[in-house]
Amino acid sequence: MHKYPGQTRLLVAVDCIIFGFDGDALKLLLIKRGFEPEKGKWSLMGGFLQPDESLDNAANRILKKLTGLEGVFLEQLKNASAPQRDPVERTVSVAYSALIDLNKYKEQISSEYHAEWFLLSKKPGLIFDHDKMVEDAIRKLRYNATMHPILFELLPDKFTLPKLQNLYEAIYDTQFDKRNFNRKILSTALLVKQKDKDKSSSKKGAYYYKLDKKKYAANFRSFLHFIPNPDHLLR
Amino acid sequence: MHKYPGQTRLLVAVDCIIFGFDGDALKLLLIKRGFEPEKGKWSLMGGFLQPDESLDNAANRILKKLTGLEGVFLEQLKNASAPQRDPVERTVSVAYSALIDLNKYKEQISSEYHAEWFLLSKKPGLIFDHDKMVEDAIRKLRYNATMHPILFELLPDKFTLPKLQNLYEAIYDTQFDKRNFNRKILSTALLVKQKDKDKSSSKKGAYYYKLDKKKYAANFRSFLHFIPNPDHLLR
DNA sequence: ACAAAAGTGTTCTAAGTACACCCATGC
DNA sequence: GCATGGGTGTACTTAGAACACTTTTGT
Repeated sequence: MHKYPGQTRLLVAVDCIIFGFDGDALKLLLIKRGFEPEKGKWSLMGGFLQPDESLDNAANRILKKLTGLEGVFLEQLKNASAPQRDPVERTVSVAYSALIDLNKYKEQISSEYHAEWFLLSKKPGLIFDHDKMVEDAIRKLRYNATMHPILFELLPDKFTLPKLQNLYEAIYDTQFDKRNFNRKILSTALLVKQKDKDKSSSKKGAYYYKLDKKKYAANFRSFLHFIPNPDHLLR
Repeated sequence: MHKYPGQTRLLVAVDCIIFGFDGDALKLLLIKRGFEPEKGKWSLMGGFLQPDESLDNAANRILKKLTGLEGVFLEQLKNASAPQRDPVERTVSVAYSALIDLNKYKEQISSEYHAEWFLLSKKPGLIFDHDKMVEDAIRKLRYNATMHPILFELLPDKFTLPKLQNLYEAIYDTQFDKRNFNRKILSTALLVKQKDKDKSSSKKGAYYYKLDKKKYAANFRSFLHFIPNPDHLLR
């Protein structure tokens, strides 16, 4: 089995950073670590790479096992590889991030699994270097969302333009002009207006929209520039 | 040492994809693999992650050991992790890419080290999944270069606008209007015009420019859009 | 004198931004 | 009838794209 002589083998872990949106604020899914060290502290959902799987497979397996989720937007981020990052044993961790519509899975996740949603603004301190991994993931999410329509992953099938605007404002921690926002969004021709309205947050009600799934899949990589200078977000 | 019981340890490798530009065409640095299997075949510059180093450290160490290069633009790309990608033993490889001014290091590299430059268009087939890793790296390079002034890493200290345009045209395999190109480039205020000219490729001669190093470092993340729709490049 | 590459300016179009009022409804 | 959030249009500014002629100089 060990055919390259004189080399060190080590553990490869996958840690999943899962963002959820409930219509108002951005949240993060965390679990209480079930084994030593740091047992009982909050942690990202993680696991070790198995002999017969790729990293993508491992990320999907771990996400499913710990949350029941399948088929979500899952992106490989940078690796965490400082030699002492796991005090127990040398482990290189590969970060993945996922985006989900929180309402869709809220009960399922919190009842069947020992995971909890935290407001990003009220996130507890995490084990090892997980805090930094989350920071990086947020930065990457913001960056990606400037150029790609990924944020729709965080909304229900039917949503209103004000809700969508809330989401963008939550992610960028800023305010947009609704006229310009609506015009930009609709100019993508990615949304289909519905006949019915959501009256839960106003008397007048706001029209529901649905994603045009075909166009969404096809145009995923040609979106628009929501944020004038996306670059400051990466540093 | 093995304190997480029941888990598989494996090798973590770093492979470096090194791009060079000689003023005309984009090249790739390869070495002949020195050990079995696939000994004697062309390969990326790689090595295994050592116990006491991070991945970034390993990439820099390997690059220096195999080429003598230090302090170049080195970016972590995605991992290659298919279970059978290395037929000898399970290995996860982390790809890094670097950009260098080929003329600056040409002799050093090819004499002291057993590495060779290949025109990208005439690259031989590589071992394992290295061909795919190179493809991904090119795609990422093109994408990054649409928004960041990274391509200056590929040019000498003094260069002319036509040479810079050649570089962009080589990377995107396309043609630009020189009026628009010059205007765009100069509008960044990142270049400082020199008094002397390069007469090697015309009678009239083209003015040299130098990078304003301070502005380059500061403005690295606010560049311009050279390529109308950068997104098709990622897939 | 001419070939070969360098350099330069204007017009048009598209996208972003700023900005203010009317609409529909539940209370 | 009024308070609340939803919806819409216009003028301005900026950036990109298309496009052709003049300049320099070695031969």
